[in-house]
Parts: sequence; structure tokens; C-alpha cells
Amino acid sequence: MRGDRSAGDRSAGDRSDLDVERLEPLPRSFYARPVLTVAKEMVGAVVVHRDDRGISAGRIVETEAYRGPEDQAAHSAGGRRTARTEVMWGPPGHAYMFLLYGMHWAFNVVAAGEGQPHAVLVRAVEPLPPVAPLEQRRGMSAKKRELTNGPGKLCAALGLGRRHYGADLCGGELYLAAGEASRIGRSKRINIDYAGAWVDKPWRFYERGNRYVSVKPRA
DNA sequence: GAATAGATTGTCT
DNA sequence: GACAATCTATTCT
Repeated sequence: MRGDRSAGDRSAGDRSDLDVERLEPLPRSFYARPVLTVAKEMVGAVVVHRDDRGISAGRIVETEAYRGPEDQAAHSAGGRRTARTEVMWGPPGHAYMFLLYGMHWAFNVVAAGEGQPHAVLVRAVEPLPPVAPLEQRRGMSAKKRELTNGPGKLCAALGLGRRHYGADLCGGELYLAAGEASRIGRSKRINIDYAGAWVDKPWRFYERGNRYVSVKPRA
């Protein structure tokens, strides 16, 4: 007798009643704040992307803040300003895309103010309906947590890549919409062993108990 | 479930 | 020419 489900049975991860078509972009003022604040408040927000496959969306469940030039883990560490990092030095509310390990794209949001090269990495999202476009791009079912539980995986699923470098998130095909999260956890950032003393900063934020969080947080 | 190796390319030295 | 804010398949237990 499965398949029969009352409202009270609905699991916390079921967002089937959320209508992504009606979500409005967050204003630039959301991004023009300290990067740690933006990173924390992005948990629960929704990434919306429209292209010729239709609409694709995911609810953010994990982020990391990068705060150059002092943060040795950031690509803007030490004041580094090149063609790749240029968008981080500009106004907030734009997309910073970069290629990882020669294969996977990662999606970041530029935060704080112009001249402050700060950004927030989106590490994991929870798929939102319609899930068909995400399943097609990844070649797997939305029932699997592997669909979007990592920076490279979510970009592949949502159709994000190099053409989104520098995209304005306040009025375009790609934006963030407001959303709530309860029980936000905090931990060290992932895979930044090269960053010296900055390795230990608790600048990773995630929704506790959400099955799409990329790795089990260490206590 | 945990550990390991291999893939593959833009960016910077 | 080295290396990277990773993912996947495979091989263990």
C-alpha cells in the first residue's frame, strides 16, 4: 500500500507545491552585503535558469564564502586580478563561473561591494520541479541525490557553464529568488588544503539534515 | 560505506 | 609544465 500520502506525511524534501514560474529575482541589495551574510542567507534561496529547454531550478542547500584578497583560499587571494577573476572585482549580483579540474564548471555569486573581490560558491542544490530538464542533462533520475549534490553536478544539471560568466543575476535568464531555510549548519570549507591558516575558517553553510548536502559535515 | 585512481583543460609561473 | 573550490567507476570491506 504505498503511494497513498496525506499532507501530514509529506517529507521535508518534497517541494512539489512550489511554483518556480512565479519566483522573482532578488534585488541587487541582497548581494551588496558582507559575504558571510550573503552566503548564509543564500541557503534556502532558489536558483532559476531559463533557456531553450525551458525552466530549470534548484533550492540551494550548501554554500561557501570566499573573501579575497586576504583569504588565501580565494581565487582573488593576494589581490590577484586577471581575466578570470575580473568579475569578482566588479559590482555584486553577477555570476562568477570557473572550470574545475579541466572538466566541471562551478557557479558563484559575486557579493559585497565593487573593489571587494568576494564571492559565494554554490556547492549543492535540491532539485525543484519540473525535474525533466535536469534529468536529461545528467542522464539520471531526480530520485538520486547524486543529481545535484556537488558544485560540478549542479551546474551540469541546471545547464550552467562558461557562457554564464559575468551574467547579471538581477534581470536575465539566470537569477536567485528568495527562499527560507531552517536549521542552518556551519563548518570548514571543502578541499582547500592549500590555503594555510584559512583552511579552518567556518565559512561553509548548509541546511542540516538535507539529503542533497554534498559531504557529511565534520563535527 | 570508504578508499583509490584516472579523466581533461583553462590559467598562471 | 604544474596544478586545480571535482566527479565517476572500480575495488575493496
